[in-house]
Amino acid sequence: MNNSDSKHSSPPVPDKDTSSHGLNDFSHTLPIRLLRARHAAVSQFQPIFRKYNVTEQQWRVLRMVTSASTMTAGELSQAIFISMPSLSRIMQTLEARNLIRRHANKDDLRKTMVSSTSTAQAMVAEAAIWSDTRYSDIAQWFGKERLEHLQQLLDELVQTLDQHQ
Amino acid sequence: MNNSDSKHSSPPVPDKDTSSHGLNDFSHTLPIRLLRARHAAVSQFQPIFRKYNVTEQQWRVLRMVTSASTMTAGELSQAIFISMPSLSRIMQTLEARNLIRRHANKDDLRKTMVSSTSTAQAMVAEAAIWSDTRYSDIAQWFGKERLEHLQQLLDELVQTLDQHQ
DNA sequence: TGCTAATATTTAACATGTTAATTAAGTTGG
DNA sequence: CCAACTTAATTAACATGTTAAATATTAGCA
Repeated sequence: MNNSDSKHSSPPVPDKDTSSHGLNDFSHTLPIRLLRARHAAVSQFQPIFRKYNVTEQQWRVLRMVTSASTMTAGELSQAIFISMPSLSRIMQTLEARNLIRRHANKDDLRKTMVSSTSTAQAMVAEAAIWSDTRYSDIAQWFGKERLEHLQQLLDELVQTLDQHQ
Repeated sequence: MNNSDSKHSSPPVPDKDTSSHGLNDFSHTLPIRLLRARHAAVSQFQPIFRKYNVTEQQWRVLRMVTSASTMTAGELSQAIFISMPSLSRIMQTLEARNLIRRHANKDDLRKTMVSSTSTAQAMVAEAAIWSDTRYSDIAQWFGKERLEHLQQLLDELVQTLDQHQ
């Protein structure tokens, strides 16, 4: 199996992409483009994650919970687009680090209310300045109009794809 | 710290987002939007993954390797945006399932050449029809022009962010 | 009331993402 | 020729993504 094919050695074969609508170049599909873009965007805020020794996902939790003061785990999950199983684990580590608190909802014991501690609030408040500046930078580099347009297109794409699901 | 604020109890506090440039609503940040969009896009191709019992990432590998006939692991990693450590593990499982082959590059023994087996080629060929149709569907639903514009904006965003890194 | 179905969250198992360390092979300059 | 540096790939350790199953609680209804 190792040498059976080694004879017809046509030169390294450049690329046999044959798609007709120009959307399908592999390495340039829509999902990969979105992945690259997200990676580039997130990496802009890497200094915050390093500074506070949190992951991007942990930071999403902290920001959201701090900005909403208190919410159920389910609401949090939907808001920051982290699945309940992942969120469950993340909350464990954040609670162990005293950055969030969890307690049952008295009206419905199935629900868990999540809130941020003062430590987390201080972290988020401090980072918010830096983060806002970064967002402004991005808007300036890329063009505020263009950035808003891009975000609108993204929302509309989600809407379109969800409809046809 | 738990009850010090509980007195000015404005009703459940809707949202205290105070950003000025409208980009920063939490749960609607650029990274989360990109994440949602990617999720929606990828889920359109879920039937393929289920049919062949592969993950999205494994499918990226198979499509890319099949379309390029052979390439180094490093090239593959860059093309489909999967880190070398992840790719290394993915290739192990795909090789165990006889969907890819790996062998050392004679000119540089550090490099690993990756190629797809005829089994994988058959899978990809069969799925390509379905996949192309899906892409066409998306282009039609969303608008071909608009979709191409979106993809261009994504590429430009990456370029802009990389420059200012 | 009591049984069944639906909800909210957690746990389990496995695949991938991420950073750092390791291994092996090539490159360079003395 | 060889020690020091660089590159390509893998391994290790831990966090997250994903699907399915388990748990606990509530809602619906005969």
